[in-house]
Amino acid sequence: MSTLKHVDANHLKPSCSQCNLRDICFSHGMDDDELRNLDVVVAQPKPLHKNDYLYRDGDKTVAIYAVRSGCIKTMMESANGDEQIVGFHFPGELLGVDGFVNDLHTCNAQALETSSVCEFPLEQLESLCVALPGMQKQMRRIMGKEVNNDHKLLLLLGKMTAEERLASFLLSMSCRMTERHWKEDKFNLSMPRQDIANYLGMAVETVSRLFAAFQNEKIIEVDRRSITILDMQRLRAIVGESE
Amino acid sequence: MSTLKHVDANHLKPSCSQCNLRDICFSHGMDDDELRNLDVVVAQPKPLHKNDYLYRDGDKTVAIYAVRSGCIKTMMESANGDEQIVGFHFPGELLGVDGFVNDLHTCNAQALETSSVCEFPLEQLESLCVALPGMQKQMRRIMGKEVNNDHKLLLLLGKMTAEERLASFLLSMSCRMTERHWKEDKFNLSMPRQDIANYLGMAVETVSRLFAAFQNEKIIEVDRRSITILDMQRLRAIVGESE
DNA sequence: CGCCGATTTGACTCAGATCAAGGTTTGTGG
DNA sequence: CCACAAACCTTGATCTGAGTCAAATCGGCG
Repeated sequence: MSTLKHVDANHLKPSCSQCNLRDICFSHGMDDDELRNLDVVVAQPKPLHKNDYLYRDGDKTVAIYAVRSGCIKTMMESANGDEQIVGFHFPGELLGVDGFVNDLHTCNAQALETSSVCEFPLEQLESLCVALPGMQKQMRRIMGKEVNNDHKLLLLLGKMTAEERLASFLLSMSCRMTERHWKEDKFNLSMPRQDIANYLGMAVETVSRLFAAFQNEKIIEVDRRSITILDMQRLRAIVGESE
Repeated sequence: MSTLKHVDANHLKPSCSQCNLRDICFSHGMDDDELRNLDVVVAQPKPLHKNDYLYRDGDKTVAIYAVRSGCIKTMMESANGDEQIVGFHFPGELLGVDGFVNDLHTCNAQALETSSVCEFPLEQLESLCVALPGMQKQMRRIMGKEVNNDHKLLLLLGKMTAEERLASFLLSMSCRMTERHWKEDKFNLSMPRQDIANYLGMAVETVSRLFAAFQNEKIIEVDRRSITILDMQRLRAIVGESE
């Protein structure tokens, strides 16, 4: 009898093939054979409490992680001590790709709320890539996604006004809700205003004022962390995705 | 007798093992066996003239490219038409990693001056990754580097003042000159002010004024595209790398 | 209830954008 | 080789989006 049936409830052996996030997570697009192989390597560490770090700048890179529940932010630290949040990671999204240069992480990854992750050990992924033809492409896809996200954020920080940035952020949130089959027009923000501001390269006060302005304009409804999008078209128009 | 000796001068079969950039390029850290294998897959397309595109947003991704000579910029295009330069690529530096999600590029890559590149076809790299154990790590390293660069730029755009940005840019240039065993304190910029401004998220006028200011302060000497760094310490102090 | 951190709001300020104009360099065709 | 146009770069004057500072309010939670 396998020991798997006796493990602690907090450390249930996860299974990608059984996971309801399998279509948007690491396993996206993988066939049954590949899924079975992935099931073998995936592990699930202890859940993280709010503010716990999954890894820190300088830690040895041993795995890629997928968020299973909760939300994890990744941030860069500068020479003079201030931080730039470079990503918020929701269930099904991957992190850990920073730190592939010298096998040392270059970001801090911190839980915004109680969160759990799945762990894909690099060493075992490496073997899988040799054994399974599609696995390499999968790894490329994952890293490519990180690059594309970063590029979008660069465009946002380099070229958009504060109003455009917040609208873009809300649309991105809404889009990710849709992917997860949650309501696209009503969701809770897992991060404080301060983190939104940091991520979008602006001051908290500006975020607050813009939420108020969008609410006045009947574009959204804000109640603390709860957001209801009333006029998706107008949001799209603000970021220039109209016509 | 090999046909290699008879090819057109513009299409010389390149060799990583013979290349003077081998230590900082794709081949960085590879052993002799790996180098020999890389020599087989690397190709060299026609040189690019100034303003030629190596690839465009939407093109099929078929290869990773290494700059051999010249300089290539990559840029993101936004919905409403403006562009953000996300990287300048110098000899030995790689590009093409955008576009690994759906095998379609998401950036434009354009030559700033007459440039040549080496081409590493993805399909052949994939085979190499199965055959050679170290090759996978190499691919990871390359993509990781792109991610790290992007993160640094995010920090710059999100948190730095115009002065800090330009100082940071100059230090980065100097650092890359050193890697290439060129003078660390005297070099030519291959890009116009407009591109520097775009890359750093500011107006051309601000770049121009800051160059003038740095020159007044005897930190650098500027003569059109030629930069001489007079006081490296002060540049470091500006970006906060001193304390 | 009372404290503390998160958020909002208002008033003021400023870094850097924009606008405008002039100078310089490069490339082109005659 | 020169004339002219088109880029490119600089400098000055002005304006403004968003930051900073200050203070009030809200919401949880022990």
